[in-house]
Amino acid sequence: MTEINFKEIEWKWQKRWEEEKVFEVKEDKNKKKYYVLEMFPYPSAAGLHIGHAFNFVIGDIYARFKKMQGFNVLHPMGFDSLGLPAENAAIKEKIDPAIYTQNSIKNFINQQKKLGLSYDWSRKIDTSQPEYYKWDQWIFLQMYKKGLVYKKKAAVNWCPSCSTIIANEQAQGGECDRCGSKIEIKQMEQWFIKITDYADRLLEGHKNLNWPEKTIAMQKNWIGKSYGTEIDFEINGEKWPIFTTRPDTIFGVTFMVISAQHQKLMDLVTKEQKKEVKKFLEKIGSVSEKELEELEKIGVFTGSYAINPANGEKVPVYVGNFVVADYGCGMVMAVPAHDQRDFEFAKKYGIKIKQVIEGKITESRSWTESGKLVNSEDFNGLDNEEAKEKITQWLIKRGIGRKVINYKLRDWSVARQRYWGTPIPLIHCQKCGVVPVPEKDLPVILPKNVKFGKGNPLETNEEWINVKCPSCGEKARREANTMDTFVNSSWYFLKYCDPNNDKEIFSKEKVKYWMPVDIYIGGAEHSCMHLIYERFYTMFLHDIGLIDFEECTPRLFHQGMINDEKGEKMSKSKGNTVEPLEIIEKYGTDTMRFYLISEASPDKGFNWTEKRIHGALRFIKQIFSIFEKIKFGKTSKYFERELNKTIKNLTDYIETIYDYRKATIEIRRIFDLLEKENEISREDFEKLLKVLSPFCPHIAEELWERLGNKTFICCESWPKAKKIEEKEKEKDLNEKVIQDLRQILKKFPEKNKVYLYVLPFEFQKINRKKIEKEIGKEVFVFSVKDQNKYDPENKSKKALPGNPGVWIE
RNA sequence: GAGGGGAUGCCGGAGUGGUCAAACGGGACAGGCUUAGGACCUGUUAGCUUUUGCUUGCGGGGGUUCGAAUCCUCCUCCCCUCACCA
Repeated sequence: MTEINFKEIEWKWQKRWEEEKVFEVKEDKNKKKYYVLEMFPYPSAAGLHIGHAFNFVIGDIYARFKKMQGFNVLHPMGFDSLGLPAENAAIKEKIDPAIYTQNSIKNFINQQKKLGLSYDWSRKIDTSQPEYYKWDQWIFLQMYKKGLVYKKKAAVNWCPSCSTIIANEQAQGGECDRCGSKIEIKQMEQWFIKITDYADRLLEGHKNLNWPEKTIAMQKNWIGKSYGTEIDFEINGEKWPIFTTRPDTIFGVTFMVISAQHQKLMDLVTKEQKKEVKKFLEKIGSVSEKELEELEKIGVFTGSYAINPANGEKVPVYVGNFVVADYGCGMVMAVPAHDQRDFEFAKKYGIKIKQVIEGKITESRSWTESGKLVNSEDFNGLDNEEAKEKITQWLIKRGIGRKVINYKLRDWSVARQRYWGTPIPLIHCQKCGVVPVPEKDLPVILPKNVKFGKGNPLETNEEWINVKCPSCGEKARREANTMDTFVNSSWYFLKYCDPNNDKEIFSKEKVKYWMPVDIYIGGAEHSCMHLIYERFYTMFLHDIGLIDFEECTPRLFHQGMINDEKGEKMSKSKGNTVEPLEIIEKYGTDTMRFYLISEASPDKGFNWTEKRIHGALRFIKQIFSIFEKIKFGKTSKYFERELNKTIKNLTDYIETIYDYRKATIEIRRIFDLLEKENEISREDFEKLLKVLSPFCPHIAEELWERLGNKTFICCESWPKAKKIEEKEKEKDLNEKVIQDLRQILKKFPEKNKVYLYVLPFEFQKINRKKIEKEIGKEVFVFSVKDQNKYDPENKSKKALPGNPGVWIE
């Protein structure tokens, strides 16, 4: 067999696709659109990793498939190029972040082209360009106008290493999402976006999403809606509301616990207890977050007492490490009898445990199940679920309680004290206060000359920071914070529809044609960040009348993780990464593409095993060898049927994405079968190449051309499967039975009666008369399900119900 | 603690009531082609028989069914996400 020069073939087709603008699309009212989108990457100097390749290839197969199905396919790509990593890398390497970013993007594009991805590069987006972030600023101003942007002093997550504030979503587990440093909690004036206003809609909207269940569950959990009661406790003559979901247990309150991070904690600490409390705060401040997790619940008495409004009882107020400061009211009513955390705390400090719900409390466990109320005055005997409502009503009537809904979701802290981000379009004027930059002055361009070091880089450029107030014309200063990069990625898919529009954010018409995104593909790690922000942005843009839908990405697919051979996560530091370019160099792009999806379902991911790539390579080579050997003529009946089946299956498999792997199997199967055939019609062979082309686009184009075609195979239409008639299936079945019986009867020519036991779903299809006629014996047909018709005299196990088969006598 | 997903042959991984000793790939073994091969081709890869056929078998126990890898139930183990959310 002649050597195949994959590199040459790939390069040739990649060049042609580009030159002839095969994947560039325009709005076309006569054609149905299809929008395939992969999450755009964060460009780094390291280039694409194998996870990117996996993500893009999954999308590319789908886009190519849809294109062949006749859709007008929008398949764009861009770069989420603002953000801390670029800034940090640039500082480290002492180059301008802009240059660093442009180099990275160039490198990315080069690699993406080598993957044979069918992007419309004319729509490329680069969020670090003023033409793009101008509209980030514009959206920000719209939010500002609507009162969704506000400033407040708040406890924020401060990353000392990145020297910036980061959002809750990015500070999970007390560690910086970017650099892994321990997060400090600081009190600072900060800009927030009121995403909490949209909490309910974000939850409601889940109904309309065809998303992985898990992702929806994660978002629900993140938004964390819970219904409860807020009850006023009196401490030192002051009202202190607390939130509880268990008002039914109010008579069992034996102490209160306030969070160690509570802003007003010191108001409760008495002179006598100050020393103790300080010691305690130091203690929990000195242990790292991780150790804290393993620590038991600890606390100290504040010296104050609270009055339980239900029964007037005086209970001690503790400060504890297990109460979250920014959830609910930062203080809880503790009911040790019916809450495990309170129980452990009470046991440790010898606090009274008062049972108010019937149930068994042991030495180590509280009773958290339901039951009837006891020790609860007028409410005794009530079922606790019922009591929740009754007690709440009773508290409401007395004016010391209200029904409330609580969310875990916090407002989005959007300001970053860093350079490489979108400048916030606000101006601080001594006279006028905060003044938004007029829309005509947008974009506020990120200045060049800044100094990195301590503090905010933007403040080091005097020329930039000092402006005239747009309102009064007096001296004013620009807001020196930049926006969180999640702002940039929250609406980029809309800009793809109209990327070069600088008059307006996008043409409504164009967006109407292309949106929403029909399939969005990306990693599951974005479930609680990007995928919440993005939905929020969409809802906002809907509310200001720019778009007429509330979800941009109604269908979502998460690709799985690719780990190393041992199943460990790939990382630079471990040195176990796989470089897509090296693999392409060694085995060719089509081999890699085929390998990527033939290992496992794309949602599951797999462990990268170099050995197995050989299997994919072998298959690619097999196609060439078949191509060289095959004679064109007439397709056999058998192969025709099989090909038909294959086309039908492939169409279904690709559609789901989850079944890509099955598609590769189906393709292998059909080529294996073809190898055994003597000849095939040219038309049928071309069908085979067509169904191969989304997976292995280069060799499909190459062979298509070698057949003498002048067109691109990727622009051809997807073969249609013929419907297989039910009657034909019946015919097949009967023929098979006759064939089998003939075989068996050869050995027993003297027998005259044939008892045929068949599967229930085959029973109707069996043509008894025809079989009798063909084999010349008396035939009795039974369904295996039907015991009554079974002849118990038959001792053959073969004829027993449950075992379809034949009995002959 | 809450939520999500798993356990299949030497390995990866399909299969969600009968056409299942279980697709497909990898590996291993045997044979062929070759000077040789990590290149290619053919076959084998639960056990007994080796042609039909039987037995065992899809994490473990129990159940439903004429029939279970597949349905129900209990148990064990593993992975992921969020976690002291009141």
